Amino acid sequence: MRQGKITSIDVARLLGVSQSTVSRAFNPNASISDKKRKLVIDGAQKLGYTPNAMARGLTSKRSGLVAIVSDNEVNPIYDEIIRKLSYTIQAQGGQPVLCMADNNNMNTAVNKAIEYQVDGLIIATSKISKGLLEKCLSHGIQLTFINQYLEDTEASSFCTDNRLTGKQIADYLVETGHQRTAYLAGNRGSMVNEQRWEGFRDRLLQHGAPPSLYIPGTFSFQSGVDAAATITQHYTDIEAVFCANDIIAIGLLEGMQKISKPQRPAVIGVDDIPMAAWPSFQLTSYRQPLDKLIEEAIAQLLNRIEMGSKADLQYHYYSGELIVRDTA
Amino acid sequence: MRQGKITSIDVARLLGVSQSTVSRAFNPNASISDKKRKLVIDGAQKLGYTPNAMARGLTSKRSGLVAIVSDNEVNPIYDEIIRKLSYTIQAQGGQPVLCMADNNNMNTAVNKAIEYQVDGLIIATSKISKGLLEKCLSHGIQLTFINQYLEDTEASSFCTDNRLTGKQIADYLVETGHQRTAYLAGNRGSMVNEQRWEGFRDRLLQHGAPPSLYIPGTFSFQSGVDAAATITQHYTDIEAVFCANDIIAIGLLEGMQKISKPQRPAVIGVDDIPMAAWPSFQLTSYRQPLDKLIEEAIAQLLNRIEMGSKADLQYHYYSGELIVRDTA
DNA sequence: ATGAAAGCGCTAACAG
DNA sequence: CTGTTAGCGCTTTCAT
Repeated sequence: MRQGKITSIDVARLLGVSQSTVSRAFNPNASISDKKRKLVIDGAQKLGYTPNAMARGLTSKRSGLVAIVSDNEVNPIYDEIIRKLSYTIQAQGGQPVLCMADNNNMNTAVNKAIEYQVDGLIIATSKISKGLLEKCLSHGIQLTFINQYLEDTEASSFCTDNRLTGKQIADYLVETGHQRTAYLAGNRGSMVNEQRWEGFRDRLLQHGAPPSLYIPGTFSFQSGVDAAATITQHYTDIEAVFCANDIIAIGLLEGMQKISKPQRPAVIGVDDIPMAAWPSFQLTSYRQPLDKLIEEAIAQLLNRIEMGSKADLQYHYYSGELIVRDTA
Repeated sequence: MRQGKITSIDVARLLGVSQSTVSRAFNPNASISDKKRKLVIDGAQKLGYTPNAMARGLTSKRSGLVAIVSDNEVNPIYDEIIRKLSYTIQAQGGQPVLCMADNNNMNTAVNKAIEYQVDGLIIATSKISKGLLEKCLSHGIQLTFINQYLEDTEASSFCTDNRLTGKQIADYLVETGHQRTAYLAGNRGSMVNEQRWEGFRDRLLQHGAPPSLYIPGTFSFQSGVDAAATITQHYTDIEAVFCANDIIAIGLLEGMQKISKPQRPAVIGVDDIPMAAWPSFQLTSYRQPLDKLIEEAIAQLLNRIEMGSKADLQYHYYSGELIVRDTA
């Protein structure tokens, strides 16, 4: 049954100390003797006292909440990012809050987060407007992008180096003797898509390879399947296809099932989702260093929150590694 | 730049009304004239005022926060559940908070949620102890399980009817002429696993079919792969395999690639994850009515929170449907 | 190092 | 319907 909530006053009364002393006992860098702190912590334990984070937030101007902003697109790598973000925020002492929205309700979702006085926003979607971000900033909320960035926004950005990714894949394909290549694109305009393409295209030119073919598409399985038809019908001379991510790549592989393996072009994806390693696909894929990237992104964000320091308006780049399997 | 926060007092002063009037304007069921409400809302808009949810929570004894408790296991269906939960909580006016933990830090994670005065816990993991749940209850937190339940806990449970699932699959297999069957199990002791097995086993007996073979395993891809070896080596007479979920089923299919299709047993999974529909698998799978289940679970939870009513200590069962593809 | 006192921004009686 | 008055449970000066 709902017990009449136990407050710091109850603990104080029990121990014959002031309420402030109880408060201090729970605050790591408050000046209080070790002896008193132990006394209070023990007493609190006995009463089943838990500090009230809302009250703390109200006075301290720091909620400890960090919002994870994501969209509703289905992609295993997004889920992995959310998982890791959440886990890391918790591990580093923050409390993750979720803003899962599409274009329509992103405003509502983020405004709600503002109401809850979140200290920081960690943005893992491109579906958020500059205006909304400005509003967050005006409320003193710290901003960090993951694999994203909106220019001239007071934020930090932690990204896989997508241009480098494209370059490394170009290098690999050239080294392994491929000349005529295609890039199977994700959504036009998304930073990830453009940069992977640019790195890939430019490096191939540097190598003196023929210009790569840009095949428009979206970040979806179906887009890969569709491209399979396009390629087999119109571009039979393509020797290798770099796909903007693994979901597209697997769609492509699935679409090319009728073609005998030796006839198929080489295929490379990005993200190294679990399915890439499944026997049916054995997809060669570029793996992002997600653990490191996310750990450092969160550490920096929480540090900025604590210090009240400004974001650096910079990209923090991370390079991954190519996991070579059967498809290339 | 961080603007000195605008409070309801600022709005009140601007408009020459009382602070309570401002408060009421933002509270849907407060008695205030439409005229005043509009006045206030407009004024607030002009100043860029946003109500402070922490302060509201402190006085109203209702935070509006709902914690989603999940574990760290990788399974697309879990991600889908988290997504849908989050989306639905937001849509129905709550703010989702995340407790993503494994056995080790579940306590920390949930205690943190308690500090934040979450109104409800929505539990989508079996890795939570009775003791911890009791603590939540003692803090007046409402509990709802998804596809789970701990007996004698003051909570509600919204589940796919797993016994029925097993039965329906038994029916289907018998109807389609299969006699010798196996059940490829998930983690022993998990409610989902046991119930699917019980329903399947019992119904087969009712049909007069030979007893089904229980093959132990876990809810993992590898478990399916391993079982493929077991089956092909020791149980070549098995005509159909019911897998505790799709991940296992796909692992099984992958493990059986060497066997020609006509030689393979029929395979059925549960969850209908996106990969089940991929051309390489075309896995027949039982789809849970997740949208409905989650929508009603959240509606009921938020209603209990609002009404302060008790949980019903009941299972709310939902039946799904078999999506027939190539494997059975 | 500790206590007393003053709020944080809001909701909830209580009057009128 | 609206204004006035108390707090909610904590952190933070300010004294001591």
